[in-house]
Amino acid sequence: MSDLHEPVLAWYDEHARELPWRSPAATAWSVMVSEFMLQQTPVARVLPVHEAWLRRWPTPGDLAAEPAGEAVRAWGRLGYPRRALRLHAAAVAIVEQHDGEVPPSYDDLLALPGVGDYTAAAIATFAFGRRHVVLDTNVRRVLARVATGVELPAASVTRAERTLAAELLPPDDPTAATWSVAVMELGALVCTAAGPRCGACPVAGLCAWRRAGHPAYDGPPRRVQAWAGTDRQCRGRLLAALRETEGEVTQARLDATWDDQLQRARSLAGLVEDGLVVRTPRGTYTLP
DNA sequence: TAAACGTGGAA
DNA sequence: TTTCCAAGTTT
Repeated sequence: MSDLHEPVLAWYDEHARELPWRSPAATAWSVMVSEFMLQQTPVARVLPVHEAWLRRWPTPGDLAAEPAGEAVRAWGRLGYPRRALRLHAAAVAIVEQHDGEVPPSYDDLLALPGVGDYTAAAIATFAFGRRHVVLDTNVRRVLARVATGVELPAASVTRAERTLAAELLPPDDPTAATWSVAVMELGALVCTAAGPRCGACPVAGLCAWRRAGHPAYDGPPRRVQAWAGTDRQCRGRLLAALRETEGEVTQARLDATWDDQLQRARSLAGLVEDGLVVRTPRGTYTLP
């Protein structure tokens, strides 16, 4: 399977996007911020927020010194605002436990709020050049197609997938790091979920899925997330009102964001429970 | 393990 | 217009 290395690495060398967090000058903190923002959010929407974030908070200490609410506000409309809260909490932990420096070890990274297996491996790999299996949705899809011959991977990472990815990882640290980002990029630009561009793929000739005639996905139905009318949409409306207001927001202002009183109250309580919103003694609401 | 958790652009 | 889905984590 190491037949894949040379063509994928060569393709990446020629086609990789220039992204701020891939710059040789990028700090580990810049990489970490990008990984948080890129969780379930497209690159195009992350770019401007990432730039503003790093300009305002060049180090973990700069962010940790401000209230968490400032992180939530600066997060803007990237979505999943609990990530902003967790990034702030991670910055605080880095100051308190790691002398203000993003730790290079996978285990230390994994212990930070909002950092799971993927993000820990990604930061250790892309910021510090360490050798880890980086399994994101792109890598999983590429390997499912090229090596396994199916259109899409299972709902969650399987043992077999992790073993395969580990076997494919080049032995030396720097090549392993480039390989991981290269496979991710291939999945993002060529071997996409909807319309794979096999004509532009450097390993089309080695692809098991292509060889099998591109059989359609044959697994259990992939559940689509409902949106309209959900608590998530309601929470989004409420938090948007908080973000766009400096200081306290009245109950009346929040009431205007959503018709269903019961759902509105439940969603607001959830935001308070999550720490994204604080209720003041006056009955108004603010960011934390 | 499955469900909850935002948002907006592309097909 | 509706559906899909984008560098996941947490509980």
